[in-house]
Amino acid sequence: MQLSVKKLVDEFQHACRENDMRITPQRIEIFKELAVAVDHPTAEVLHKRLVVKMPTLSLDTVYRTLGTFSEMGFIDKVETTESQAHFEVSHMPHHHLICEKCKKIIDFVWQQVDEADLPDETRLLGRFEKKNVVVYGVCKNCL
Amino acid sequence: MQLSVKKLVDEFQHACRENDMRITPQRIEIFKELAVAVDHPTAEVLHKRLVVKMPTLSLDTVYRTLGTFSEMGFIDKVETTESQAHFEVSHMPHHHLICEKCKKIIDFVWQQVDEADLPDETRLLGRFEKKNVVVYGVCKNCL
DNA sequence: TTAAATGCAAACAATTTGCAAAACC
DNA sequence: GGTTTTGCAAATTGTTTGCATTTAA
Repeated sequence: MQLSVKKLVDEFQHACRENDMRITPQRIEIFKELAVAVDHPTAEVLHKRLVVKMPTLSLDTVYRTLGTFSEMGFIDKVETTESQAHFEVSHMPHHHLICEKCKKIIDFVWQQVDEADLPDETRLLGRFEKKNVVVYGVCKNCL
Repeated sequence: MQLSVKKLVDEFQHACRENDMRITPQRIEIFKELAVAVDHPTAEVLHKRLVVKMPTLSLDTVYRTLGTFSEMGFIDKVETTESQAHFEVSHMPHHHLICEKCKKIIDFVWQQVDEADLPDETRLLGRFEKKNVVVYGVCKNCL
């Protein structure tokens, strides 16, 4: 786990250099915190976790940084019906279970869907590729 | 088309009575407007369309009403990564294509996924049922 | 040294809420 | 008539922006 985060951070720094993006302590910490997060935190939640270690970090830097990371494709916004955005570090294709009670977002993989072709009719509508499944229900803690 | 909207409105009124919800002109108009909408309007867009016919309708009534309808299960929020919520009248299971350029949301049906079982591992995580697929890409107008 | 990133404060956007008046049943 | 819903205004919440200062390269 430790190792894989280190690897992710290395990749991240490398990608920063490639994109002429400066590597700042704030960016590293924000990326790391999101990389180790098992939930799918909001900007505010991330900020709360980070100020403990980095007291001067401002919430707007978190927002700005998440926006930048997202544009770079290094993190993803999770699709929900909430107004607050949730984020995660991009990794292998996966999907989300959302508990309707506690709003927890849980990752799962579903190769069957990843490998399936979209219905033919959708070809006429444009070029669509990135499939994300959101499944609503109740998590085991809330059952 | 006309007929099916009328039918939906009838069902809606019936459901209002069943749920001890008062049938007000605002509620009927909001429901009707959403029922005929081919896009997936936000509260503000709906309000703009409605004030033409109902000049006294306030935006907060639209928000409140959409919230109530949503709780009743008569309409759904569409899952997106945007901050603004998009709505649609609930009908047969379907999924969404989202154009990354113009943000248009397009419905499509995908029985293969509707009928597929979730991966076994998800059973341990809770009880999840309502599958919604969101596919990102570029619509034909933006290609 | 110089352009980009940060922090602060203020602006903005989306949504919610308290309350008195109006409307439904 | 009693209770819910509305419209208004104001408050909240989530997010973005302008600008002077700091910092990475």
